[in-house]
Amino acid sequence: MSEITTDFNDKTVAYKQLLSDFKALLKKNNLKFTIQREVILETLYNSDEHLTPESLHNLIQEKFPNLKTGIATVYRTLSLLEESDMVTSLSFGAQGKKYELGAKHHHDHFICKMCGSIIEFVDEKIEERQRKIADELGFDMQDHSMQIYGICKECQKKIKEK
Amino acid sequence: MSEITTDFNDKTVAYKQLLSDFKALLKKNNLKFTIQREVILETLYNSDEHLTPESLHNLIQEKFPNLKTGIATVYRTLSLLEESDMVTSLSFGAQGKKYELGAKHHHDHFICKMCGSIIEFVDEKIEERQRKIADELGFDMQDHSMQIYGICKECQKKIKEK
DNA sequence: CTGTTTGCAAACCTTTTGCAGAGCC
DNA sequence: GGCTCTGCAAAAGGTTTGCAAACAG
Repeated sequence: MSEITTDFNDKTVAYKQLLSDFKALLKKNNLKFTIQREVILETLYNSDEHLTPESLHNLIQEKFPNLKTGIATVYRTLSLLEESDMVTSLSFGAQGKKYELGAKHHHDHFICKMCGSIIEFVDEKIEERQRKIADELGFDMQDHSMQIYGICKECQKKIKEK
Repeated sequence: MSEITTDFNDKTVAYKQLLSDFKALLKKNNLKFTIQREVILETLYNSDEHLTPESLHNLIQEKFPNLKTGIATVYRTLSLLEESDMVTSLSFGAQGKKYELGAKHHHDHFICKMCGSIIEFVDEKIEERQRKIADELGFDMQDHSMQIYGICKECQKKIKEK
């Protein structure tokens, strides 16, 4: 427990930082630090995926069955976190938003139409260009989502082999 | 009415093409061509904006007050058009999708998280960069979709005024 | 004619809100 | 102790569905 370079401890350190940011935010706005708010932050932190309010609520009910956390509290806390820029949300399909901790890096996606595989990538030149365009339009850019659809290398081979 | 280079006639020609594509699609699937379906296609065509089902429905009621078009029909037709790739949709805020005709030129989107407004843009440098990255990964790029989320100029003003 | 489509209204689902009691500071 | 926060349930959106009558082919 003395190594500070392990993943475990990195994660712990990062989470402690996040939690203390959260507490500071609450204090600043005269809001109270409750077990529900902590559990929501922690569950978001421990998930690698974008979560819907519902899936987040389910996760919490699984992990903390004793604590009866209401879905309304999940919504209220997510709104609070989003307003404070601690989480970002993306709108997806027919209905619903998905949330993730804002601290995480964003990335773009290649999606293969044949096999459905997703390749993540980040291109600094595109990012830079996006910032520039947003700037020119006076748009305060917070997040972005980019998907490129096509056929991946492996599937192209499969097609040729036929 | 003989010039074929005016906007009006270009638009007419393009719309006729669209309409005949739509009719072909319907016929192919043993579906019927109804006045409601035509009115929905036409109204989408004549609008420059991304429309929610509700705003599309309102537009139709304004323009064709005699025809009592139900909101359910708007939803049903939009789903049909989307499945057939004649329109594309974008999800924006907490709830709701916005639709536009797919036939229009390719573009990317800024989406304001506060007011839901959508600003279209195209940046050749980004397009070029996408092609290059796809190439490096051996990915056969066919299509892409990009959304940048944030706060638009107008909503930033509103925030400051508070 | 026959089977599809429509408008209406009810049903659905996700998100928000009002309220009385519980909990933080 | 005062004020906020919570769970619950009801309300409020937006979207979908069931059905009888209208309509296209």
